[in-house]
Amino acid sequence: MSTKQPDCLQCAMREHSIFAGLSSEDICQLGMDVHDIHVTAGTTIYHESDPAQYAYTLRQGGIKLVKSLANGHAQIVRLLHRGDLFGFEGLRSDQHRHSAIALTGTDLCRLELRALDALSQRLPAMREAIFARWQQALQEAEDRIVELGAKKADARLATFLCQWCIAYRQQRAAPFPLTRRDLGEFLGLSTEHVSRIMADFKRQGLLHEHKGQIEIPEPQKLLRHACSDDTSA
Amino acid sequence: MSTKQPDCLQCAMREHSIFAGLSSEDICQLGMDVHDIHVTAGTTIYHESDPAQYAYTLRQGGIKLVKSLANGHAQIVRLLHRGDLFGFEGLRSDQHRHSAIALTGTDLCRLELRALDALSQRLPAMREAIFARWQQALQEAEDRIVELGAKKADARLATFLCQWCIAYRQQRAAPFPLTRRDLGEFLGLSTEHVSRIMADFKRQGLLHEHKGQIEIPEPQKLLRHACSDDTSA
DNA sequence: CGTCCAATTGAAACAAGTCAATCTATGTGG
DNA sequence: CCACATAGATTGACTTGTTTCAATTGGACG
Repeated sequence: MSTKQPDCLQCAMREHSIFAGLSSEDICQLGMDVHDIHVTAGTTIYHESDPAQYAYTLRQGGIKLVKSLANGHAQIVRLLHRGDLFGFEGLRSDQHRHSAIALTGTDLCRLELRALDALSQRLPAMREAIFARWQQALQEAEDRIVELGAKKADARLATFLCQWCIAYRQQRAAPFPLTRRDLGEFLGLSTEHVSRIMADFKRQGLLHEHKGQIEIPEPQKLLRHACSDDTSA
Repeated sequence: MSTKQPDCLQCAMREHSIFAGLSSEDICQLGMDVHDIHVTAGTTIYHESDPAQYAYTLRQGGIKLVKSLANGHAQIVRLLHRGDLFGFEGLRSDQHRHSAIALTGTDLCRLELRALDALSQRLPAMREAIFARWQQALQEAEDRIVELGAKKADARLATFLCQWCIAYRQQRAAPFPLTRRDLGEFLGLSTEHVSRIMADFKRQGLLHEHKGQIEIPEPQKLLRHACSDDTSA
């Protein structure tokens, strides 16, 4: 893990972060220790039930938030993309509620929770920004509940892959650092089952995969294939 | 649906609500139209994708928040207990994100979202209270993701029943207005499967049920029974 | 007493998980 | 450059978990 002092004013992320809308003076007077951090794939940034000291903004790379069960199963609670804020459950609780693990080499911006809390009291724009992310996380979590509770494996996988690609829609092929096991832990499936369904999709030309990238030629087709509960009477 | 003007100062819920910590003067100057509402079992309080106008505090009774899928399945996203605030996703979005349906006869306190938003700007205590509920909802949602993604039917049901009873721990037997179908829609299972597992639990004396009440003599035993993935080598 | 709806049960079909073997690609050290 | 070790992906055969469909039971209520 490497660390350095950043120049927040020049940050490319700035207008997509919780600091969006703050003036340059505000930024200069943050009075918070901010660190740029780089970690390699597989690094655990913090552990479930670690005392929470920092929140992070993901500047580049991929992160999974994981909860582990007594029975040996792990569940990925959330997957993070460029620009996402995480670890902020520490604003309300003393401990982190999941482990954060890098899927790829990753650039992070580390923020002190205590300072973040104080700032959000002082700067309404920041408070709103944090609130908005909290709310977005809830919405996504509720959508996941529906996916996990009401859909079958192939439909879950299809909608997930389509959403993933939408998040990278500017590119023809989306970077895809997830292993079959990651997919399984995210979707509540065994790695073998994920592998079989992926292989099916590929055989049917609904999906292509090379060297850590995927491409879905016709998302609608993939969704139709997997989600139709064929009540086509 | 019946409605009346309440006396908020006398409200038994007050110190458990988002108005906790406000002075009597604050309460008198809320400047918000508050209505006490009573609805009967089965009433839909609002529909998914209805324009959001109100949030509600549940004073008495039970509510389910439901999302419906194209394939005909419904998923209960959250179950609400006495004191819970709901409908507040309308603070951030124009529409409700789920339908709210009464499980029993229910007393509600209806709050105007616009006014609530304005008040939370003015009164830090209230802002914090709303924030806290949002955060609690996220935590619960993430726990549900783990349940749905990583556990089998009997374990899901067992942990749910135990948590339900803990919420009513003062009483020997907890009120239980959920049908087998409700349980299925909450846990992502068919009603028949729920019925079978419940019957099993009852046959083994892990669970008793009479007239809309349930009792779990030894919660640990029930959990042990259902959650042990018997890696007991 | 008959009606209605929820709960239960059984049998069969289907979905998903497990275990074990093989097949890759990739990287390592000789 | 090759032989080998490693980790992920794939596949097959089998087992277990869950749903579906259909029939039956049971209770609440007019």
